[in-house]
Amino acid sequence: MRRIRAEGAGYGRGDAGRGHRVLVEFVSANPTGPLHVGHGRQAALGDAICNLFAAQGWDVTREFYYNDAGVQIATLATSVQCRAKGLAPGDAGWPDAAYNGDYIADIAADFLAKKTVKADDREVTANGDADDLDAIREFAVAYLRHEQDLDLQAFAVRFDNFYLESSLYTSGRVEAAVNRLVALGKTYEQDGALWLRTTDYGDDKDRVMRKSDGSYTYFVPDVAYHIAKWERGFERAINIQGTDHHGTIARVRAGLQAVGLGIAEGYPDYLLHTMVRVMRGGEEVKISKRAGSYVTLRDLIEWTSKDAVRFFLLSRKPDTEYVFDVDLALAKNNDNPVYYVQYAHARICRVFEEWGGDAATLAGADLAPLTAAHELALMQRLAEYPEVVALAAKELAPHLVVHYLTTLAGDFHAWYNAEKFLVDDPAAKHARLALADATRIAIVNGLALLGVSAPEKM
RNA sequence: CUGCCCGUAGCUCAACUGGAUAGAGCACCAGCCUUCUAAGCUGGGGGUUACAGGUUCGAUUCCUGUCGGGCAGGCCA
Repeated sequence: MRRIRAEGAGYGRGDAGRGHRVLVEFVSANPTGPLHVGHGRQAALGDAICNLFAAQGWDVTREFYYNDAGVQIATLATSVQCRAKGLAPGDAGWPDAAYNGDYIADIAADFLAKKTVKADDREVTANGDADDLDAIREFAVAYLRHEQDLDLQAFAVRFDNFYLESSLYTSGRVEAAVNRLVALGKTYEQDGALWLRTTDYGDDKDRVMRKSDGSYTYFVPDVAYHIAKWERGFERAINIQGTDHHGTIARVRAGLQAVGLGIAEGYPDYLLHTMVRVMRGGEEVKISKRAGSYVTLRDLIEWTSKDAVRFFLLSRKPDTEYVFDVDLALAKNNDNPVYYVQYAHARICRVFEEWGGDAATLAGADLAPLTAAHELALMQRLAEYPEVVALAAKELAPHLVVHYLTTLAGDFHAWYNAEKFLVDDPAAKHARLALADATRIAIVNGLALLGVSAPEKM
């Protein structure tokens, strides 16, 4: 307890990662629409894992990678162009592959109004020319990047860097990777395409790198991107993605081994999470970007709160399917587990407010009076905190912190109910206040790892 | 058909990576506010850890098979 109260915000930190750099890539949504609930799970996971690694002493870089030049972006551009020319979904001439959401019409309106949009990594002013597809594409990408910035801001997630897929082409990194693989004899030509021998590295079939039309398949820039990560000095890379992308793992790793640059086997790490389904009014809300009907991350945060959404999404193991029940999250009652933990913190704050003293004066408090079963259990629980954090980082498992905090809060509530802290006996009072203060520190530190606030009043 | 992931109380999930009587919340039942916040606490019922084998002193955990669910299997991303 002396250690907890001496270390304060530093309690639970370790130095296992001191001197090591890790790059965590997450969200990485293409700028074709607002972030949805699945991105939310990824944002919550990614942010928590970055916090966990930072707490272990790692030098952490948070990166958002996005495709700003591919097929989906072309679809986005034509969708906005059609809206700008007055077409709507279902009209004659409206493309089958177009995005149908209302937000496309909003982008078109702003483009025609020659507005300026400023995103985290760019600023674009529209020229209003509905025939200028390149201008429309640039504007639409900036517009949606800005929307995603707002989504991330609402969720209190920040990134150190936005990495553009297009930069891998302009910098020559894609070409260099391909040339190197060819020179090393890791490829062959067949049916007018260039193939990589990924089966030499555990993949179940070889993969096309360069299509017969001369363009590259999507995993080629991905390989170039990960070579860049390695060369930028990140000895460890963690990618957070949906399980629907698990097929790419084998071929990216194969490509990284094939280039023969000494990249560690198993680089990068992947943390895969299942998709989130949304229930409302007892029915599943279908998520379809094409149809334009979907619950965005910002919707969810506005209906409930940043804290509730984060805590909910982090409470389960990433690989178990999660059903987000909007009605449950809206209920704002004790079904919502975040309140249980925050409430413990608020109770402690209230006790200190009532006491009126300065917690710092408790530094030399005699702890001998703490002999009750609840007190011993709570102290033991507090002592476990650093190893829980270390394990959660090692296993990429933020849910361990959620469960720990729930258990810790339970220990505290039980004690709170059994004993009164502000008793007449100064020795007992100071000992109990010291334990309450240590509990408060652990709760604040743990919630901070999850990106959840610790309100002093509820 | 093939590969990966998952299957634990009525429901939603844990279980410190192979250890002692498998734990919480919700729901249900019975109690606790003249006392620092009842968004809380105490007690109770509820389990063949999907099923069948195997390894082990010991299996929810590791192996094999079966059943059920999810995701993949494109010169899409």
